[in-house]
Amino acid sequence: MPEPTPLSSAASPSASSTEFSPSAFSTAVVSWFAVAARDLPWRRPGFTAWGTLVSEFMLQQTPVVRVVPRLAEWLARWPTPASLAASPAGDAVRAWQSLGYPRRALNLHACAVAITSRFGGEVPRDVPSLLSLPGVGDYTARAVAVFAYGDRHPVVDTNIRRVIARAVDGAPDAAAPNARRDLPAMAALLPPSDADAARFNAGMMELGALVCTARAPRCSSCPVADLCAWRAAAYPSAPVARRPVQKKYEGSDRQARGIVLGVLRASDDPVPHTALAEALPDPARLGRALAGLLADGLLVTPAADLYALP
DNA sequence: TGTCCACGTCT
DNA sequence: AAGACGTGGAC
Repeated sequence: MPEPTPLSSAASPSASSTEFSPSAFSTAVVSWFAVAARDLPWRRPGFTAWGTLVSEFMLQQTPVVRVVPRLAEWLARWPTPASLAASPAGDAVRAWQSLGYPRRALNLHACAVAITSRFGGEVPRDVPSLLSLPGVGDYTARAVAVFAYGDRHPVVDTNIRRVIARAVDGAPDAAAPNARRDLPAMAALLPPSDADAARFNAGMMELGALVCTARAPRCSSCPVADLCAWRAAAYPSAPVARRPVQKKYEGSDRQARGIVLGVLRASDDPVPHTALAEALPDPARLGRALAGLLADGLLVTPAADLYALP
């Protein structure tokens, strides 16, 4: 729930009569971002488009603090798409370590292959080409175009959807994701210049991650508190629309996949079925995990009774 | 101690 | 289009 609400300033005469101003809003976010931004390596000058693609891939499902060390190792080893394309996909899965969702490692390797074969080794710059890469969706494609190439596009992640829902729409939380609505909503807020648009995209993500958080927004530290429609409306509360709870991980097939992959990652050589059965004694669960990983391309069987990373 | 939660893409 | 997909930190 929001902090105790000093509504005195929001209750000023202008608050309800003034229309929402995108330029005032974006200016406040960009100014705040210049001061409050975290030191994220892929936003430092000199970062390559490949580095941005790798970082955004890792960030698809994983918090910044866990990504940073993996990213440095990854780029030291594979500084270009061609270098990764020349390695086996299994090496990418190993280097992914415990970032989670290992199919992202496989997709990133497939991106390296596609970039090398279809784009002359250069990460493409236009959004449709980026979207054609495996594992690259609306978010990653535009994040690369904006942060690596400096072009002007709306980037929409879950944090930005929440900030817009609150500050612009006066709602407690974002509705279900919908690109046909979310992308234009963000586009309508973008400042005119490419450089400011990039800062605004990054600033909105940081604002949602650090200040306008899902459960305990820090409104007293918010650079747009005075412009926020949700705050002006005295924080109407949500009719608690809880999303369906995630299934229990313990004992799940999901966990089983992780266990199998952990064994394979730890071994330089293909492992026999008995080694997997030792780590995962439930034969039915092991069978489902192996079938799933095989279907996803995260597992190969180089010989009868042997299992390995691709 | 555990249960809940976040995260983007694909199908 | 609802659900699968992994992990580690918050509560």
